[in-house]
This record gives sequence, C-alpha cells and structure tokens, in this order.
Amino acid sequence: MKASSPPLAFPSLAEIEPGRRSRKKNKTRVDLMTAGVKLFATRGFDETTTTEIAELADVSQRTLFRHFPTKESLLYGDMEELRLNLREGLAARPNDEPILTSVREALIPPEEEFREQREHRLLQAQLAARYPSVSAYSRAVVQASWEREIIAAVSKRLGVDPMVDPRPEIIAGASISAIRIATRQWTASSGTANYIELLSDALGMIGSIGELDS
Amino acid sequence: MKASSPPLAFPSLAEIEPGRRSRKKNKTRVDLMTAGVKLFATRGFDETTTTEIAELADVSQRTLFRHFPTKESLLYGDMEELRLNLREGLAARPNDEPILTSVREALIPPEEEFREQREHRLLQAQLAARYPSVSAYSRAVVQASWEREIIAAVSKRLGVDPMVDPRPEIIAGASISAIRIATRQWTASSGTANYIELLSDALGMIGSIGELDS
DNA sequence: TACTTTACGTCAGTCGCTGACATTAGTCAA
DNA sequence: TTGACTAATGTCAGCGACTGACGTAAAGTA
Repeated sequence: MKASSPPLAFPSLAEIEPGRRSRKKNKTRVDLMTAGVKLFATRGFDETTTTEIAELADVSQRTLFRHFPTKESLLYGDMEELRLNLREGLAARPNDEPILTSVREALIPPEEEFREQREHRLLQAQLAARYPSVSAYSRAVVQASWEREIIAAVSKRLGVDPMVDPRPEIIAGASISAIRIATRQWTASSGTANYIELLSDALGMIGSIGELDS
Repeated sequence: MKASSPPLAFPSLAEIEPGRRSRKKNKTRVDLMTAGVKLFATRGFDETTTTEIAELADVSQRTLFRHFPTKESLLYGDMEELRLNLREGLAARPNDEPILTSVREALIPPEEEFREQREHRLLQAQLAARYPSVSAYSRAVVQASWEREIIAAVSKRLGVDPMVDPRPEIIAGASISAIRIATRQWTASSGTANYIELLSDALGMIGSIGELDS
C-alpha cells in the first residue's frame, strides 16, 4: 500500500465484506496490481514475469493466479467495476431520450472519475499500443464486455431481440470504435489533449455517418 | 492431403514460386492446417495440442511454429488472403459511389467464394463461440486487420486523416460489428440461414442508425 | 476451546512458443 | 555429374504463463 505518488486506489470488484480476512485478501489484490503496474511501467509488459510481480507483492506466484486469471488482467483489473458503472449509467438514462444520446452520455466518464484514473488509463493505452497481447486483451475482454452492456441496454430500449435486429450490435460497435479512436488520439498526444472532448466528439459523429451517403 | 469431403484448398499467402522446394513447403503448410482443422473439429481447440497437430501432419512441432506464429493462426491461416481481397475490393469501388455502399459491397463475398469456404467459416465461428482464445484471436487479429483496411480506404475516399477524423474508424467498427452479428445469427442457425442475406441486411442498417434519434 | 473455513505456500507438471545447432534435401553453377 | 550453397526441417533444451494437488496457518464460528 501507500503507493508513491497517487494513492492508486484500485477498487476491488468483490465486495469488501467486513472482517480481517476479507481486508487482507483485498490488500494482496491491491498489492499485486500495484506491483504489476509499477513493473509494467518501468520495464515493459513482456519484459516482466508474473513471478517478479508476485515477489514484489511479497506473495507466491500461485497466489497471483488465484487473484487474477491472466497476466493482462493485472493491468485491467479495475475494469469490472467500470463495466458495472456503464451498466448503471445506461439504465439510469430516461426512456424518452434518443438512444444514441443515452449511449453517449453513459460512455463519457465524469470529469472527476477520469482525473483520478488518468494516469492508469494512459499506461493501459500505451502498453496496448506497444504489446499485442495487451491490445488483444483490451479488445477481446474489456471492450467486448462493454459491447455486451451496450447491446443489452439498446436492445431493451428498442424492444428488439439483439439476435434478430442487428442495430444494437452496430451501435455498440460504432460506440466502442469511437472510444478506441478517441483513446488513440489522446494517447498520441501523450495525454495532453482533452480526452473527454475527443471522446464526446467521436461519439457525436455516430449519428451522422448515414449522411455520408452523398 | 486428399481431404475427405471437400478439397479444402487452403490458399497460401506466400507466392508459390516454381520449384520443388517451394511446393513442398506449401504442402507442409497445407498439411498442418488440414491436420489442425481436423483435430479442432473432432476434439476441440483447447483439447488439441500443437504436438498432436504436428504429428498428424508428420512434421516436428518446431516446423509447425516456423509456418504459423500461433496455434490460433492454424485455424485462420487463410485470412491473410481474404484481407488482401478486401483491400482490392475496396480499391475497385468507384469514387462517386456512396462510401457506405462501397464498404458494404466490398465486404459481401461472392456467392461462389462463400460456398467454397462455407464449412471452414462455420467451424471458425463455432470454435470462436466455444473457446475464448479463438474468439480473442478472431477479434484482435483478424477483425482488427479488416478494420485497418476499411479505415484506410474510407479515410482515403473522404480525404481525411484517420487520426483526426473519427468517422473512418466508426464506419469500420460498425461494419465489423455487422459482420459479427450476421456471423452469430448464421452460426446460431448451424449454417442453415442465408449468410449473405444476413450480412447484407446488417450492413445495410449502418446508414440508418442515425435515424434512431427520435 | 475445539471445529470449520479460507487464503496462501510449495511442488510438480502441462503446454505454447523460441533460440541454437545439426542435418537433410533442393538448387544451381562448373 | 559433381560439388558448393542455401533453404527447410529435426533435435534438444529452455522459458514463462498457467493449473491441480496437497499441506499449513490464520481467521471466523460454535
């Protein structure tokens, strides 16, 4: 604990039930993520072994894999909570709001939340740009889970079966693509650009691509 | 060789230069893919080891990894050619055609080509539905490479920089999502549904999602 | 206090994948 | 035909992510 610069408060997806046992378990989880992030940032992803991460967190490698299913999930361990936030954000949107507006608003993080996670998000994006396995995990696990949330929400709102009507999946795919390009633009600027503005702009263009049919 | 039912003509991405050496090399490549497909189909993906595939193809495991970078690429080894087909298809579209039409037409395979590859595509989709590592490869490697082709073609047509204008990436993401949902619908029907019709319908809806803003 | 539960350590093993080096076989020129 | 040269393969040894089995100690509970 007591990370150097930012507190790096990794939220634990599992409820932190009362009791010393649960607190200790959560501590090792946070320690592992902190150790992983530190080594990934300094040495690189492929250049870091899970054994080294476990040693820095002062646990055995076996314990690391009891907390995280893959090496990549150490870097994206906080994404489960973000997914639930997205689910709630989508559900909280009024039913009479245009669907693309609902999706856009639910995908734009609150300024404060973004500021807290800024550094971590930048590291994730930078590592994803450099290491194929990280990029694959981001796409196939993280982004795919967001897609499923969007598909569920949109199909519910439209009152259609997502296995029959392709539109929920298309909207989800377009939305995730907007996130990807905004993140890439932001990463290319080394985090100096205004991410929320980039993301908002990209998401705002989804509704207008039909107008390209000149 | 001499596959049971269909010839299963795996196209080799590398040019088949004249000479016995190149022909033999291509033969081992085809043998490896055939062996992999057979074992994947009967035993399952995770349940098949690369050593078993190599033995069935009568080569060493080391040779397998000289021809294919990953186990998954044995299943998607013919995708490089398909990507080049997509590139050419996109480039062949007239400049004055609406961009979404160009993308749609380039993504819909000719009936004959589809018929030849039908079984193989079905196997790929079924394995991707069952095995996370296959799904991850499909998304992160195959589909991502298609996306890049679409982004390049669309940004060129629109005369914009894809790092500045988010629309090419959004169109690409929506298009790949259309492929995914059409493939899922087709797979859910065990290949009995009309894939080309499903795909055409899904792609056709991209231009109209902006109209959902009631 | 005694009993149960749970997080962790240890150990051994599988499997995807790679570097190094030897060997065979195709190629090509003399 | 012969003798290099080279490209494809085999062999071997090893790394690293990940897992099952089993034991242990600490935390929770009656």
